[in-house]
Formats: sequence, C-alpha cells, structure tokens
Amino acid sequence: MTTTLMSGTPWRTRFAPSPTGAMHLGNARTAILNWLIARQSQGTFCVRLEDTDQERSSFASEASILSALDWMGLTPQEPVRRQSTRLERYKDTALKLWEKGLAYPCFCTEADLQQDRKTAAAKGMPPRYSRRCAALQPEEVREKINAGIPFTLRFKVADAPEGIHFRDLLKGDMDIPTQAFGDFVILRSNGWPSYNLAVVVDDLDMHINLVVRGEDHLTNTARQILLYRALDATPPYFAHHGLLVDQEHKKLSKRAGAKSLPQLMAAGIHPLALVHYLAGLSGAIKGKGIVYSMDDLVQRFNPMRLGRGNAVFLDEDLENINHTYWHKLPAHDLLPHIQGLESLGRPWQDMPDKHKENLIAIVQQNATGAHSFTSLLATLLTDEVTYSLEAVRVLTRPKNQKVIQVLCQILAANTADRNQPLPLQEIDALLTQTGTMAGVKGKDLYFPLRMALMGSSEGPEIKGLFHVLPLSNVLSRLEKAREFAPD
RNA sequence: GUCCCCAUCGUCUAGCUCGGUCCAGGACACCAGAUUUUCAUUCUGGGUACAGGGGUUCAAAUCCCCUUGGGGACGCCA
Repeated sequence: MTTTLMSGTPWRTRFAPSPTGAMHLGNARTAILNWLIARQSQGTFCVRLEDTDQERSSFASEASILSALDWMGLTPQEPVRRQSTRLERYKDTALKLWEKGLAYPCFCTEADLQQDRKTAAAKGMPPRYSRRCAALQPEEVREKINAGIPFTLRFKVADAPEGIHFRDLLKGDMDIPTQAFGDFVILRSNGWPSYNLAVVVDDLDMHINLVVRGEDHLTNTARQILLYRALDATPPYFAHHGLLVDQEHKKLSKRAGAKSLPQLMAAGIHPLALVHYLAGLSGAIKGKGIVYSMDDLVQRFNPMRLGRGNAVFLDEDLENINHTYWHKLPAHDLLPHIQGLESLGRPWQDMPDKHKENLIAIVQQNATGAHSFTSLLATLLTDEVTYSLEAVRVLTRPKNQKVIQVLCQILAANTADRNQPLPLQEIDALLTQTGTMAGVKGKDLYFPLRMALMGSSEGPEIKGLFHVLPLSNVLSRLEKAREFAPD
C-alpha cells in the first residue's frame, strides 16, 4: 500500500526554527501543520532550535518563538532540543564522511567564493561552487592543513547519480537534478555544522519519520537525501507545502506589512482564530464554523486536502475570523486572552471568575479583539456613564424621558434585592410593561434605554444589561439620565 | 542566467488519478431581503471563477504541447 499522510503511520514530526528573530506567519503555519499531522496520526510533535548561526541566534528569539508556540497551543511532546549542544556529534559525522572520501576540505576564502559567484553571474552561469579544492592533491591538502590554513568540509555532490528522486507526500513524485546545486559545505571552518548536515544528523537521531516544511526547502531536501545515502541511512518521508504570499502574490515580508506573532498577539488576535485561519489556508479544515479547542481542530483536519500551491494571507480575513471567535467562544475560553484587564482596578480584580465570565458573555458580541473588552466592561463596572453627543440628543427629548421615567417608577416599586441584578424571567415582563405604559415599542422603547444605560448607541443587549447590573446600579444610571430632561 | 514548483469565484478550495453526471459545488467575505418589539446575532436569496493559445477526442476544468503569470532554490544563513 502506498504511504500517505493518512495511511495510519504515527508521524513523528518536528518544527525546527532558527532563533534569529520573532516568529513569522510562515513559520507559524509550518509549526501548525507539523503539530496537526502528528496529533492526527497519534504521533509525536517535537521542537528543535537550530541555533548554529552564532551571530544571528539570540536567547530573546528563542524565548519569543517558544512563547508563541505555547500561545498557539502547539506544545512539544518532548523536551525542546538545541543544536548548539551537539556540536561534537555533527563534527564527528562530517569527519566520517571525509574519511569515507565523500567529502573534501576546501580552503577557499570568503573573498574567493564571492569572486567566483560574480564571475559566474557575469557569464550567465548559475552561482555554484567551482570545485576548485576537489582537485587538490593529497600532499597539497596536507601542506595547507599543516600551514594552519582554515578550511571547510564540502560534500561531493558530483559523485551522486543524475537526479534525486523522492515521493513528496503532498506534491507527488519529485525529481531534483543534482546540477541544481554545487558541492555544499557540511562543516564550517569554525567547526560548526552547516544547516544541511545538522538537520540530517538530528532528524536521524530524533527518529523523525516525516519532515513537513515549506517548498523553499525542495533543493535542501535533495541535498539532505544525498547525505542520508552517504550515511547509509533511510531518509524520512517529506511533505513540502506551498508558501504564504500576500495580496499581490508576493512572498510575505515584513516590509510588505506582514505581522510577526508577537505583533498579532498584541493586536488582539485569539490564538484559536489564528491557528484555524492558518491551517484553513491550506484547505485542510473540514466543515464550517469555529473550532472550540485544538482537539476540535484535529478532528476537522484532513491532511490529504492540503493545497499544493502558495496560499494568500489576507489580514482582512484573519480579522473576520478573529471577530467570529471573540463572538462565539465561551467566555471561559476568552478570559485568559483578554488584554488590559488590570486597568479595570479593584472591582474587577476582586470579582470571582464566574462573575467575570458572566460580564464577558454580555459584552462579547460587541467585542472585536482582545483589548476591546476593557472599555466595554468598564461601562458595566462604573456608575459613571459617559454620554455621547448622540445620547445627549436622544435623552433631551421629552418623549424619551418619558420612557425612562416610567421604567424608574416600575423599578422603584420592585421589592427585589437592590444589590443583585434582576432575575432573568422578570426582565421581559418589566420591559413590556414599560413599553405599554409609555405608549412606545420597538426602537422607540429600546433606544432611549440603551442611551440612558450605556450612553452610546452600541453595546450589549438591553436584557443582558439588566441581568448583570445590580438593580441599584441600573437605578442610578436611569436617575442620571433623567438629568437631561428639559426644564 | 540555470533548475524546480504552482495556476478554478475577492479569498481558501471541491472536481483533475479512471475525460461526459460541471452552462463548475462548498466555505469565508460582499450585496439584498427576512426574523429578533434596538445595534449585534440568526436565517434566506444573489452576483462573481476553470490564466491565454494550440492540439487529442463525438466530448476537456480534467490528457498533451506552447505562451503568460506567480513563487522558490542556487551562501562557511537557516
């Protein structure tokens, strides 16, 4: 039987970012796909930090990437690995390849190579390594080494068969000619491994059986397959997904305004919305509506439907799906992600979670993101209503004052505990009664009440307000609104 | 420059493997109506796509070729 992403193999996948900056959307999507495929197949999702570039790697980036993964709910199922702790292992492997005659030392300097590339470009040739040092005689090599000239180890590509064939689990049969690249470096002159070597050694040692990454790695895959062969090892399966592009179908870039994960978090995106959108961009999420948890997402994920081409990322679409999530997720799942709550002060902080969730549930349909809550909640927590110009206009009309006055009378006669909100079942009757007595209905009834209670034309459902505001608070708001009455 | 990948509504895509059931289906977005005694929510309806050109065939979104467009790779970066 042909192996597919869904043929039952528990996939051991990995997400292997280099900690050289904040996590970007493309990275995030790769991470999500790896996580999803592992989870869906009852496999394992691993994370590995590829920090072999000493100049560009930073601890801050590591922390940022790891926290972004955590935020998205993509928890690694094994301890995070770090390549910089395994330098000896890579070096040994490179040396072994040299001994076997599959690699050779290269003494070319940075300047030499740059010159070569320039010359090649001028001739319209691909900028590949000239293989100058492959021609060195053993004595020459020994001399140079004894003279202390620094060298790298290059893998002998030309010795490989014509093309490299592999079956990509997403793209199908793939043939990459070895002419696509020159003899590549596996060990740098400072003793650190190159990307391709480190990846192969680690994927082997970690028993990764499926590599999911962007199609920009297609030629790296060919190089890595060569390394697997040189090490007498079986390569894992590969699945290359398309890249994320912007509206103009250009690669997503910071310059073009693409946001990083920390920026998206700060912008008030709910993690489930982001994960759903990014996973859905490949067409692999079945059904409509939001997902309520990562497990839910796994249920609806079908890796066989992963698209083959590039995917267009639209801020607008993310915004839309984000709104939907803030509207529909239970308040319980919203609370941990709401930002700026501390500015609400004591009354909020002292409140039990259950009560907080009730308030959130009332305002969430008007929320647009993680920090749209504070202002909405603030209007519920205070007695001080801020009236908009529109509110003032509405409240100064006698007809509208009548409505408020009537409601005040009705509430004043109510014997319920003033420190509690009114019971749900009473609210309907109460509003109907107000309407009847004031001789209004529909918008004429609700609009003045909305303005009086919230000071603005937008806000939670009126009935909901009565359900969360203590009766005393409702009364004081109404009293205040009555001050707009014309003399 | 050389090589590789991709090409269906605005977006993500179904269909392409085994050509007819596709004057191309769905979702999101958009527009219009309806419901909810308010905004929101919800419901119903609507418009919009097979990149272009050649073949093959009784028949092509589906197979072949070319063109165009887009993306990627070619580092002592990953």
